[in-house]
Amino acid sequence: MKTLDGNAVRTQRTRERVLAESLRLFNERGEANVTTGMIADALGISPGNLYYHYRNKDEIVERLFRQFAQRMDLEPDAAADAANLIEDLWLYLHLTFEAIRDYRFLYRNLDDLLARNRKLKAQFNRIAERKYQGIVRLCEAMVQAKAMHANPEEIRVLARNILVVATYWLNFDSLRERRASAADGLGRGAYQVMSLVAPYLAGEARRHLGAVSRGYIRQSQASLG
Amino acid sequence: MKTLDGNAVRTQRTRERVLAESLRLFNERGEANVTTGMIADALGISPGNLYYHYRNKDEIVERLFRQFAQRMDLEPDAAADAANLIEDLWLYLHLTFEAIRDYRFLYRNLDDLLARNRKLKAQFNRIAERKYQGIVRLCEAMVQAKAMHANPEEIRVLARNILVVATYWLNFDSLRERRASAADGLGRGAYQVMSLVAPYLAGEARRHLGAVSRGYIRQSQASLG
DNA sequence: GTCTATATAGGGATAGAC
DNA sequence: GTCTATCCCTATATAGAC
Repeated sequence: MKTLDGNAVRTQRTRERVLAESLRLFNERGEANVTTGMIADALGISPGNLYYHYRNKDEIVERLFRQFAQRMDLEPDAAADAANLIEDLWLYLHLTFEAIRDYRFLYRNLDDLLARNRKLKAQFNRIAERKYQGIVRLCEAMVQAKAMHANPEEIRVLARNILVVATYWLNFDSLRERRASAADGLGRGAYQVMSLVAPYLAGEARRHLGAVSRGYIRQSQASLG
Repeated sequence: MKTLDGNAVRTQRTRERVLAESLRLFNERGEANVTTGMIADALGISPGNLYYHYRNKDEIVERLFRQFAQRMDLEPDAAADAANLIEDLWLYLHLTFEAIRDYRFLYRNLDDLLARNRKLKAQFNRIAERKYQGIVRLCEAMVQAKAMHANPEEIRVLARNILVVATYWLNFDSLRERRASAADGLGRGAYQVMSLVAPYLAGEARRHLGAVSRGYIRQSQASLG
């Protein structure tokens, strides 16, 4: 859009900078602890200017939530053979984890956030439901490929547990203040989740999973009390 | 203490009533959304009176946290035989769940709460660590009793997952707004957690667990998407 | 688009009478 | 112990000039 004038271009950039900086601060200190003034300060703009671009703080949160929802909106492939299925699951969980980490402020006050805003709540539940279905489908495909042994009820319960651990792992991890860890909550989270699946895998698939996740986790320390 | 005069007795009762009512309101609407004024109103006392009994709002939170910590401070027995071990685990998890439910407001904003107060954070981590150790010990006892097949690393990972699911299940459950469920998040939570253990149990122990948890869950609907 | 100045409101907490 | 009245601070949001 080279035809836009200078002001319009600046507007565009300021709008985006506000969003990016808000995300950074929200993640760092928690949404409730970040004032509009702090956001403006961090950007070197005035509070009034911020309110020119966004009606209110909630609108900023909603925009960020939309970005997050798009990041989360991905379907797992369902490969046909066992080996690829495991890597599909691994990749799927990994991408999900990254999205959660990048917008982790949403997860710190989920209840309050969703209680304040019915639209967000509905949308969040839609995302969770899709994740749940995606995991169930992957598991069913694995059963079909003889890579997994599990009956339908076991799959449902397993998928629910995967969802819970994936949703809250980073929260849980950040509570425990160990110096070394902060960096790679992601890798250990994926490891935790995969270990939920492991016991249901057939011998060969199980070994394959072990190889994938051990390779992944090796970079970081695997110790945790 | 029948020798106390009327005022002192009233004081005692008001102090406790403030605590009980705060807990109720915090659980219902979230700590951040409950003002000292609302607490006073609900009790039919003045705001000033409330501050006679408690220096500030944080002191109320800290007292409630102490109560919670005491509820959580229980050790699992380690029975010698397989059947009793499973019931021990079940009972242990059940009591833990109840404590979490009764003080669930603590879990809604855990990060913020613990970030604001280093003492609480340290104490919370101590509780979590004890829970973790308790679970590990129970699992080791089960392995010894031939009721469980798991190596030490598997036990550690399993215990971590149990802790995560137990900690966050009620949060997770309350996000999804289904009419029927609200009542028995507890039963379904225990069911979810036990299903983490199930795949590691030997055939007979596994059937025993199935019986225990199915019997427990039967009262409520087991359906959940 | 951006600024400065300010209105507004709410909630935590205190002073002092009873 | 309890009340009323009020202070003070912070944060959201707006008004109006540039």
